[in-house]
Amino acid sequence: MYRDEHLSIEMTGSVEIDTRGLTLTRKEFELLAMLARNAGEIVPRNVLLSTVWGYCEGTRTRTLDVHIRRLRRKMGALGETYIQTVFGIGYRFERYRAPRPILTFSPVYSASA
Amino acid sequence: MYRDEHLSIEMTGSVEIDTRGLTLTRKEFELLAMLARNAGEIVPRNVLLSTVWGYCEGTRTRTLDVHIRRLRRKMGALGETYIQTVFGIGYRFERYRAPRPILTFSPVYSASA
DNA sequence: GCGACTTTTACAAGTTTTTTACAACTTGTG
DNA sequence: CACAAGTTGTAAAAAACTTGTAAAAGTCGC
Repeated sequence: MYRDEHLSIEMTGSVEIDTRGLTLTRKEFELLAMLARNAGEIVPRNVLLSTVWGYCEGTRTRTLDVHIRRLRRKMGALGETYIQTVFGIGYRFERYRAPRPILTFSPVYSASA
Repeated sequence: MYRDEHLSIEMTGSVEIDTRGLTLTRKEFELLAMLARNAGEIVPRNVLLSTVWGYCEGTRTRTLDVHIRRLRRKMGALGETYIQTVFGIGYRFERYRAPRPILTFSPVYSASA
């Protein structure tokens, strides 16, 4: 369902990060799945609350925040990287991007390429 | 049908654990068989209740739990090892894994291998 | 009816989810 | 910049839910 260098999320509910299996609860998994399905896009709070929780618009609750926190924590060092908060709107799952080496010269292509 | 170092489950209904024969009732056997057929996978409660019992979705009953318990008990020390509960979802039959010795050296392969 | 098996009941124990309360942060305005 | 208003982070308590367990009650075939 989602897979990159560090993280894999299976539809079956199993999640691995850096070969370490995460044990997520149902809600935690559904939340992560919802975000990952929309990787790169902002998912507004009210959308998460309605799809994952079935809450209707305008329900005042901190449940979402608490679940986000627990997800991030279980994901360890990469938690904040994968799950970004978009102030005043919602959250966004960001795909892992391998850090590029910083080029001090403009790249030169070898003849073999 | 299933066989490992400690446990064997025959389609005929006979089950042995560490050379000791278990006498399971029909429901107990069907439940174990259903789990073992899906070894390594989570089998949700409602799937077990519908395939083994023929109950339709949403039936509230503790029968499954009681049968799981009796199975585990009859299996003795390995009961909890083989039959794992996945909270909020169902149960999973886990294959026996021989404990690996901890390597203090990196393994060296002999010429005979 | 008896015996073996299955299901229900009732409560204990364990796990997850939600709420609460407050701290920390972001944003807009003068 | 300082402030206020609103939003999110966090820890811990409370509530809700799920599973474990023992024992009683129910079912079925002989």
